[in-house]
Amino acid sequence: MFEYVSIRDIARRAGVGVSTVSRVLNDHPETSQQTREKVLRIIREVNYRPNSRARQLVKNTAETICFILNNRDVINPFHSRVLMGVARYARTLAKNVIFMQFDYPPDAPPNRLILPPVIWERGALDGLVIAGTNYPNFINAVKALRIPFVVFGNNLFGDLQIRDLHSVWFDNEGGTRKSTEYLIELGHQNIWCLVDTTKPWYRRCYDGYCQAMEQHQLRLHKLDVRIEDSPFNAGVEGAKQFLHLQPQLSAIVAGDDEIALGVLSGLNQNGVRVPDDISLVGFDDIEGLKFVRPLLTTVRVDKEKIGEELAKLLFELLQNRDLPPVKRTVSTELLVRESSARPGRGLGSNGLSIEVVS
Amino acid sequence: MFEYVSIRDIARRAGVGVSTVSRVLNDHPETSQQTREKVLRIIREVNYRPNSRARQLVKNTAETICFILNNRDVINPFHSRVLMGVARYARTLAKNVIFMQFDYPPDAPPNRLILPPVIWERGALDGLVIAGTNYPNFINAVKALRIPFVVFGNNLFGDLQIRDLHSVWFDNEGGTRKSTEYLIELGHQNIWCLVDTTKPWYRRCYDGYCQAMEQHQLRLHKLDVRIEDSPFNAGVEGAKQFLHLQPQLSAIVAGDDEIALGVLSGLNQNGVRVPDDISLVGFDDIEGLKFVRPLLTTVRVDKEKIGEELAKLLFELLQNRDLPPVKRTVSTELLVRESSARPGRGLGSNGLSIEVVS
DNA sequence: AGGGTGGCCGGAAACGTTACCGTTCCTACA
DNA sequence: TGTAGGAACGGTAACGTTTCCGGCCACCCT
Repeated sequence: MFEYVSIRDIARRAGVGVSTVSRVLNDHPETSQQTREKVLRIIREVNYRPNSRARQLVKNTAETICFILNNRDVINPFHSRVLMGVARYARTLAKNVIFMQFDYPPDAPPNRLILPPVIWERGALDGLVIAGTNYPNFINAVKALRIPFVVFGNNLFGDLQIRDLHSVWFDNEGGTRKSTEYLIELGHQNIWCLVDTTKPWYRRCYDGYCQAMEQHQLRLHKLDVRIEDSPFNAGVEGAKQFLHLQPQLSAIVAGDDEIALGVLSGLNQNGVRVPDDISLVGFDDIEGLKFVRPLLTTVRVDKEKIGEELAKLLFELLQNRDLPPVKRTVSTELLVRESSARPGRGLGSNGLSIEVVS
Repeated sequence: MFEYVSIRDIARRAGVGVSTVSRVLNDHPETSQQTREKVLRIIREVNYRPNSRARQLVKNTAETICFILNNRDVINPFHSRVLMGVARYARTLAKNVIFMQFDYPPDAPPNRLILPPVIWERGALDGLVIAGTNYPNFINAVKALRIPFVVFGNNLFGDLQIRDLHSVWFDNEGGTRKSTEYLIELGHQNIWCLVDTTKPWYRRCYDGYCQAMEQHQLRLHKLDVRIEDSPFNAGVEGAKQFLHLQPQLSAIVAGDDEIALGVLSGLNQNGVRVPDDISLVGFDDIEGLKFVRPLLTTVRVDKEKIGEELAKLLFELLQNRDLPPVKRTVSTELLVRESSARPGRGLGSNGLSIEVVS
């Protein structure tokens, strides 16, 4: 068996008291250089490793936060990058990050929600980063436990009082405004927005689109679809509808990259070329973009930065529990690539016979 | 301030001893129904939440494992799925998973490697899942700490004694053998393998390819490139070389999907059509495949299953520290999609003027 | 009626640390 | 020379549990 060596063993072997060893370990100044070196030597000799559990118990801290990814069955590239940002920032502070995936029904009352033990019990956690898709009941349940937490705001449903939360967002609205404005500057006028306005995040995209369009006194065009599991397929379907109904449109603003890639695929299948015939912009700058041509013009979201900001805000909150609620927004950046150009021939204006393939 | 209620408070309020409360909490049978109910009532009333740190201290267990992702600056979709599998399995056992990203130099001696505190200290962890790209020094350093661990084998460098490790692999070799055999059955003869044999995992792909080819007495063709950061670009470059040098080849086996997509892109740029002119197969079945046409024929690796097996093996090891080292392999599955077909015209046999575009 | 048995329960040690408090001893200054 | 003060350090309580051990009581058997 592996002999367990504790601080008491060190003290005995060094001929000092346990408190002296503790002082050496924690770099307290009240130790003489001599005993300090003696203790350190013994520690190295016997390969002593302090027990963090015991320290945490007496110091009443876990040195650990939890990144909880709610209601996502696959960790998509977006959230895995956010996690990465959280983990990286936490590591600079020598804190640990517990990763946990969790599903809950949106309609269960907060007091009936069975939270994971690591959250519900005391002491395992100092704080919580709430990511994934979320509803008020979970947030309120966590709030009731009085665990410091921050939430990733963009995928939040329901009417929470954001002003009562510590949250980090990326600028969905501003980003889409920028990309729409860019299309307008290119000379496009008949610009359509493909979104699902039942989802708050797409809704914010649409708002950004509207702002840009209205500022230039252009007519709003919205194709509002229901996106359940596959944004890509929704994009393909959307493309078909555009082909049927809107032969005169010249640019499309998609709610996110995956929708945009679906649109691209749907257009290609029907012989419409991007950006020659139609311009297309997405949102997010997901990893998979690099595999498809033309390279999609999109709005970059710095996912690791979001994670970093989430972690930073949480640790600030842990330092000062009375930190007033704050909503922080990570800005976005327009990435002009190959899927956008000056207005082309548009749909159907080139004698193209439009047929929808299944 | 939030009043902290401990097991002693419960005992006092219920008029029983602390050990009785503990027994109730841990479902020990030696309690009468009556006191049991009384204690539970009080617990609910005062909203008592047990302190897991204290329990862990006395029970000498952390109920926590760590998933450490080494030497990867972005958590790629592959590993994030593996993490997902680990987390999911751990949750069924009510264990926590600490996620950590870590970089280390491959050439530092094990005893000089500075491990993250959570690993180096005692008590924070019960065991370790080692993922990412790894070298012997790290494995040996962990071994020296006598922490139970399992390693994800495929991205392992160096000459470790695998027979001394608990490891989980996916079947690189068998998968590529299957995909190559499939191409042979389609009627292909001039099949090239695009890999980087300095990487063990690609090397295993190549071995699988060789097995299939040799079994059918076909000549081996290898394009061996150095892949540093972008497999996709390596694929694009590879495609160019094929165009220059090998006009007669009719099918390509790529070391992984990202290389394959690069090849696809490179071929497309030069007017070569897949699968009409050339058949192409990849490996991994990465997420991004769904965005490109033709849909890539590939070998599916169940990444969550790998995570699940890693976690399962680790918990078996925690149950029984004397579990003899075992290497477990997760099988793979050929996914026939659109990028493969009966031999076509091949490169250059159709009067196509081959020019390499930059 | 006396002793054995088993159910139920309370007290206290233990887990490995940190932090507080008190003691010793040495130095510096009046 | 006496004393104040500070440096260095040891003992011990505390953190909140679990577990062991022993005690009490009711019941049953002989």
